[in-house]
Amino acid sequence: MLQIAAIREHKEKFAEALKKRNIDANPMLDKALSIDENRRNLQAKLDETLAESNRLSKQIGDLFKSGKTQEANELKEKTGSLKEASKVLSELLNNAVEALQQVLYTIPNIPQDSVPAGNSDTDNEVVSEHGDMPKLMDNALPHWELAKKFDIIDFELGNKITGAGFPVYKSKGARLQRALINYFLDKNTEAGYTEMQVPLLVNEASGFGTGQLPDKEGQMYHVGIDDLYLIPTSEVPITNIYRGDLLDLKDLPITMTGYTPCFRREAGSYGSDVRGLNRLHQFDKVEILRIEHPNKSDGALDAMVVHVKGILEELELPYRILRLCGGDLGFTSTLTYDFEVYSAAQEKWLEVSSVSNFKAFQANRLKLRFRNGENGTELAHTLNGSALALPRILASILENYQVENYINIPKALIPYCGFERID
RNA sequence: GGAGAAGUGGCAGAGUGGUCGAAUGCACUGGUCUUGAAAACCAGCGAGGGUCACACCUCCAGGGGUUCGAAUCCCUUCUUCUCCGCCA
Repeated sequence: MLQIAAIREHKEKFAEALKKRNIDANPMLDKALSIDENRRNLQAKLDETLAESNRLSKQIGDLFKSGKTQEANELKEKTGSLKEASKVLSELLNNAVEALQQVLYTIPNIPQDSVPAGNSDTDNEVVSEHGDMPKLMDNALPHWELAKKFDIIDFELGNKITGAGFPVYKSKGARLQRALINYFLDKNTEAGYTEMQVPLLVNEASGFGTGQLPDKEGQMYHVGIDDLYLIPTSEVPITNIYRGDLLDLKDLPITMTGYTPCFRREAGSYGSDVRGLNRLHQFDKVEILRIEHPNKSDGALDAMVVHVKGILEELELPYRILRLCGGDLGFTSTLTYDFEVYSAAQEKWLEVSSVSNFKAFQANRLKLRFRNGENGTELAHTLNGSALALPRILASILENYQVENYINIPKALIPYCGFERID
């Protein structure tokens, strides 16, 4: 959520930047500003009446204490109209605050200068490509067939137990998955991220805090009886650890990592996008998160990109880095780099990480602030990224590392797997 | 799930109808002292709204109510603790 004070100051600049998202933000911004003006007027009026009634109450107290009951009772009569007025005003004020909130919820974050304009993922800017394309044998198989051939992932079993998009990992497939989780967590903690284990169900306040609600309500599984949501990413519970907190300057930066399964309804997805492991309703992901001083968040984003690169290079997977265009940029982000690995048998680039700087957008919703060491408090900046999402890494390992009768395990993972090949 | 108790500032902990945004201690910040540090002493020290700045308003778990006036009384939700039950 943007800060209304910032909109007051930079309206033109914001509207200009939001064009990159292909939206004309002027109507929304104007609406927010006019509601805000009204809000402040109402606040001033309400304050006045409350001040007056506070004065009267104090007088009445004094009069009672000095035994002037008669006069006190006379004053009491006067308070009735003030009470009435403040009731009306505070109702109007609440409405205004609510209305402002509603408008602000609909305005996405401001893209940074470096974000290219564009409509869709085809307009994303390829920043760099790394690694060599694997040369597969002629009869190379896509990962869903490899999974069947070596009996390591069973999609039908998942259908039986739950439904499409909930695969069952078996034997070496399960072990490889667990190896990846441990490997990622180790890489992240070595880089200074503190490991967290968090709940997989979150309440509404947490969903609002990180911005999944109200924008993406339909994308989350909702447990109605207890009014809880299954997390679509560990970003939600991990970031919400600090919801409402006021940190000291010296607490920053805060860096965390966590492994969780993630649950996404993925309504509206279809075709080859959802084939095999490409898009699932439940998948594993290891996430890294940072809470940063506003001056440091740009550098932090770069550091996260370098970190993720390091992991992909150690896994020896060909990958490329994209800078998302305005049209593809997430609602809450100011700048996002996507990492895609090449999955050689299906000849597809698969997104395995998305690293974003949210600046103060989430923090404003979260009320996540720090004492800036000068005159007061300031919203912190939040960032997060995948390091990494499991299924597509798994898919590309299976496909890229396949040879005639077995699949090799990347060197870095052998100690974690306890075997060198899947056969 | 049942029965009790409790939720106050970063933490601990006073405060049961007006003088309480809230004692005190710790922590923190600045200063004195010291070669330096510690200790001691002095001063400051919650947040949000609002204002050029003041004034002023709001906040004592969340929501609602009683009252001229609520941290304090009532209702309700949530959370924590103790005991009982159930249980990985």
